[in-house]
Amino acid sequence: MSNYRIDSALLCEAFKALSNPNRLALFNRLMNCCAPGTKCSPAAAVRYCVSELGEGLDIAPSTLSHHLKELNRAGLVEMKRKGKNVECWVEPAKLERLNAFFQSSQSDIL
Amino acid sequence: MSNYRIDSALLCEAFKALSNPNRLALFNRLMNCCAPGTKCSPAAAVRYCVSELGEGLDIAPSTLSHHLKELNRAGLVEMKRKGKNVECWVEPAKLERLNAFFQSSQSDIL
DNA sequence: CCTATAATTCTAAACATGTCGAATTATAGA
DNA sequence: TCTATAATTCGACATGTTTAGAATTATAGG
Repeated sequence: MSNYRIDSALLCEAFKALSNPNRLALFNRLMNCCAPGTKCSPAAAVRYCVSELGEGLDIAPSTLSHHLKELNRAGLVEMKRKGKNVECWVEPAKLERLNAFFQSSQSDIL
Repeated sequence: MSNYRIDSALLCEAFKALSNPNRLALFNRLMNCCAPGTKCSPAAAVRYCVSELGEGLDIAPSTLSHHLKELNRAGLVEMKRKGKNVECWVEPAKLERLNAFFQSSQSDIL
């Protein structure tokens, strides 16, 4: 309970990041990067570069960049430059933390 | 996949509703209404009325009412008038649907 | 019917967000 | 070094959100 404020603020930021349709679509694309039945692992996960992630979303590159920055700032998406591209991926641990919030109604995550 | 748009829109609305610190606090208070180790059930769940939920949040009654309306609109919180009060509670099924999003990275919820 | 309490609606103001286009930076390769 | 591609930053604008206060509705009880 000592970290009430911190955790609730972090959770809130995560939800805010996912509250936009375009960002939710981006995040979902990254979540679904693994083969069925397996969990994403940083080493094995398929990674998308920024422009690949934006395909079919019909938003300007600057908007795409902005949204990925928000997802990254919220701690939901990792990013790293690799040559001309910037690779994006989701750390499995992040999913588990969000999962925990809804899973246990008596959790003291907040 | 046929309900791609519908489901993603609903999810997005849920996240938007939880993206505000006050609403997240309200929702959390309702989630934590059950005894440890048990899941909320509509019949057994402790219900809070609007003013009880707002205690300690330091927001005006009109603001409180607005936020609960948003949570209700997003499908996260149920409300029903009982005398002078309006009772609020969380349906367990809603928690499970949100849970499912983060749980299975290969889900086709979107 | 009158009053007190609980909650909502309405209005308005301050603030935040989503979006694009133009300019800029980063990198690889000729 | 020059060019092409990928991505980001900046500036601006339209739209949406948060919030409080005043007015209004709903209900219970005398």
